[in-house]
Amino acid sequence: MHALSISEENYLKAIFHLYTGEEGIGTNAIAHHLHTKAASVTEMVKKLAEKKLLTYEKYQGVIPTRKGFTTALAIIRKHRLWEYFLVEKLKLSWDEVHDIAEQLEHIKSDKLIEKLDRFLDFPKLDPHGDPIPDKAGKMCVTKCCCMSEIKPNSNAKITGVKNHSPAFLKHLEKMHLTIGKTIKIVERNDFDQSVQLVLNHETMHISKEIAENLLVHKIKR
Amino acid sequence: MHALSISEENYLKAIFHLYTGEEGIGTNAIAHHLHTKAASVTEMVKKLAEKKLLTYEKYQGVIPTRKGFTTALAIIRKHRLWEYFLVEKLKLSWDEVHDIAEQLEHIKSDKLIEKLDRFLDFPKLDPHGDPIPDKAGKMCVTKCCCMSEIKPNSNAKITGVKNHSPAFLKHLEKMHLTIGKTIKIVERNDFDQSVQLVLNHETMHISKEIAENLLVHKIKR
DNA sequence: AATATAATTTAGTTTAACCTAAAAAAATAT
DNA sequence: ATATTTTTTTAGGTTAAACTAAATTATATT
Ligand SMILES: [Mn+2]
Ligand SMILES: [Mn+2]
Ligand SMILES: [Mn+2]
Ligand SMILES: [Mn+2]
Repeated sequence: MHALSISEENYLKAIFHLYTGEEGIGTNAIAHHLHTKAASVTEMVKKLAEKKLLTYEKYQGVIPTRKGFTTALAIIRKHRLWEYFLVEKLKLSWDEVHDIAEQLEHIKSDKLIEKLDRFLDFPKLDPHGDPIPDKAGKMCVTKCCCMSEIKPNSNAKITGVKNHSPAFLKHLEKMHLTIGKTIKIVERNDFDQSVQLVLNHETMHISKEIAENLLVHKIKR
Repeated sequence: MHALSISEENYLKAIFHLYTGEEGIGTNAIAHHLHTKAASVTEMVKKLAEKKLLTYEKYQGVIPTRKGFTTALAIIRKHRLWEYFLVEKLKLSWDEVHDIAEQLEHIKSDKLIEKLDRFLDFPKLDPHGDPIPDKAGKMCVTKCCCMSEIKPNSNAKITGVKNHSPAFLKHLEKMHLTIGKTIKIVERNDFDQSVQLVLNHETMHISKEIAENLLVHKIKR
């Protein structure tokens, strides 16, 4: 019944993001994600297991319970709503909001989030194209495939990013490769996996690294 | 150079609020304000003295330095800007925003606060009539005397509250005794110190307790 | 001035969240 | 199947921020 600490919330979020649905998540994976050590994870994971937020058996890794899932989703909901607020209302850029949202996501007040959601008019996607869970934890699934997997000579719309680092986001901004933009993939260069595309009627080349971290949605025409 | 912890910030804020400009503030006073114990205060105060945020000499109490002052003002600025946001934008009521602002005031990002201030159009007063310090720590001084000190047969405007408890604020709301309202003090009852006044052309009586916690500004006519 | 009371500090614990180093178990390679 | 490497856990230690109880200093009362 006791409210979760910021650390507990961060562990839950990490576990949620790392869980693929298959086997349990190892303490090393969690430690790496949180920039902490495996020994610390073992301790915390025992505590979270007692609170029924996950199941844990020695050496078997960790699996979030339903309660753990919904708790993590509530935190992610807060994170993404705040990011949306920071970009759409306060006019911060999409590369500087994540760190602030990492703090804001731990503010405790159901009413606050309800009111914020309404104030923002119930947004469905955050500034990086990630879906915002609603009050019940439901979210739309729009994000699609990597741009590097798209066949040449097809059109696509940019829907999200895989890498959320400020450096990457700033770079995309400079190249005008932002969420919602429509592009045409012309061809992929076999030598370095770079991609030639057309954006705003102008031809450009982007590196393999960028193509692999851009999510797009194929469109007809 | 290291950023302050939430605890350190709360101690600084308490010290700022308790400091009258005369003698040093005792550890008991601080402990009472923060719902902690004097022994804990002694410890923390030594740490804050090392960081040059206050001066401390054994048994002599504590006095904030200039650095301590400006740091406290920056936190208060954040608190009040957030309260203004919560009431004016999110439409929370003035009795439910303080606890949320207690959390939000510790979010670290200069840019965030700058942008929030601009988004809110640089408000000068928070929902309780308290002045919001600007970026440089400057704030207007409008709050005036206690309503219980006003002479009968004079007009006044409600400018603030001394008691910030939700119970008191809710009660004021119900009585329509909110910031900005103009009233006429008719007379003070010697028996129980209650005050008779006219609000919106209607006569009403308010208890000594209310009068003592309402701040007003005398006006002509 | 001596004594009682109150305020403050010191000493020693507790808890959460981290750490390192060593031990144990599991996975992988020979 | 055995040996090596990797992963995970355990044991023991650190730090920040709280606590209680006891000792000390300051203030108030007689
Ligand atoms: Mn983010
Ligand atoms: Mn995001
Ligand atoms: Mn407040
Ligand atoms: Mn206020």
